[in-house]
Amino acid sequence: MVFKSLRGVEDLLPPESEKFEKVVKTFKEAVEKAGFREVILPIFEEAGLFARSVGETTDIVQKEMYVFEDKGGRQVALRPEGTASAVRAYIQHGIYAKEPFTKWFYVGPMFRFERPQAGRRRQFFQAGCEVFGLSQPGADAEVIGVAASILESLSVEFNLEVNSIGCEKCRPRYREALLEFLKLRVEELCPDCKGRLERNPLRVLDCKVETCKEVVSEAPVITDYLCDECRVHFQKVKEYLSLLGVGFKVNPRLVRGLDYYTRTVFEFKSEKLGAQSTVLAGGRYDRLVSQLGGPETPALGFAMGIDRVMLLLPQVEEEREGVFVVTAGEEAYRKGLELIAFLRSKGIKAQIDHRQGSFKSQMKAADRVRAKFVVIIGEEELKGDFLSLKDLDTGKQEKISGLEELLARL
RNA sequence: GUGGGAGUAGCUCAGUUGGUGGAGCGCCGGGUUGUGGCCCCGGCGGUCGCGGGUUCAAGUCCCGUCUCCCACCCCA
Repeated sequence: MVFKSLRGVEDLLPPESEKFEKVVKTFKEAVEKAGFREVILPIFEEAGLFARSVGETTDIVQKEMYVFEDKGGRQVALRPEGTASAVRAYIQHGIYAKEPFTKWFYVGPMFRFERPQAGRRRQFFQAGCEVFGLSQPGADAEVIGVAASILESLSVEFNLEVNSIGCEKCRPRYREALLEFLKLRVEELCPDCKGRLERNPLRVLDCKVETCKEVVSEAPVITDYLCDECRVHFQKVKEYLSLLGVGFKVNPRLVRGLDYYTRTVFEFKSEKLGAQSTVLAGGRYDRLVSQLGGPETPALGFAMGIDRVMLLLPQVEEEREGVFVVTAGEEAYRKGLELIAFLRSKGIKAQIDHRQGSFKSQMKAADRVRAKFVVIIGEEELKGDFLSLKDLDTGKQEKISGLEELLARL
């Protein structure tokens, strides 16, 4: 019996693992500069937390969540996203009473039971940010700006779309208007959308079926239905974004799949990703903290799909680095062992070939691990009390008298 | 959950009407008594995804199943 990783669950081996770390590192540097601090949150939670925050009727909760009963009889879920846990932690630890506003970030695996596809795995990785306690439009613009800076640092090209989906005051009005419009043209909608009409008519705006798109293109848009406060808020967000030099497009048909969003929503998309084109997305969720039992607290955030970003990173050729020690015979090998320990203590990457094969095979190994230099210790070197140093880029080789000189040459 | 395509060496793939499974790359060794990349030669390496069926005989035909890829759906 040979074991394989489960469907949609992948190992990240070098160099993919290094790509992963690069994305995480870039993300952290960008958000830490903006004052975000890391929270390390549990990978599983009480299942009810996600039902209440993400939405009872969403596919994530109804079909895609890994739910199981633990040995204490609790209904437990592997987290399908990060915001619910962050909000839970924010409330649980009374953070609202300790800080005027809070900026958190998190990185880690998420789980959804879906059919695997390009850019979609059952275990996938997100890096996300959350801001609590700020209702001002400047916060929206800043968060979107931070998100843009992450992708820019990674040289990932994107299109940014923003929209406002209003608040609980104005959204119902729009919902009514949309519903009224769609009902007149029900027979033109796809079967899926006919179902959405009942559950969540806003999602019809998202449909990819051509006939639905045509209907939607004539449908009323939410931006015409915003209440005064939401309209002013959205206007300010757009102004500040321009001020910050963040390029964006207003997409009045942009909606989000999670129930907790209010007002500002945004999506960073790439054209190079196939069907799963969203690389980073988020929005404001002013009602969520109170919905989960905390005090009225405005909040917003976003999550980035690390796996999807990785697909967009340009391939870079590995540069040669460090030293590879080639030896002949036991005595030379012993000197080699001492040498790599010495070099490492000086902060230099150093390796040796323990197999003690031919010079040729050791040289091959040095090339294979992309070493920059080879230090040769053989009979001649032992006899003459020197080291040979070969530069694998230039192919030039020279005699080195001692460790001091070696360090100076590296 | 639905639909299409695909599983043969570590990787990428070829394999004729069913008749003892190949190449390239990689790895190891040699050509070079102590020198990588290029070239030449040799070697290691296979339950042909798994299970069943048809057949004298199955990588090849049939059924089932698992996995991968792509799309729907969903979403970061």
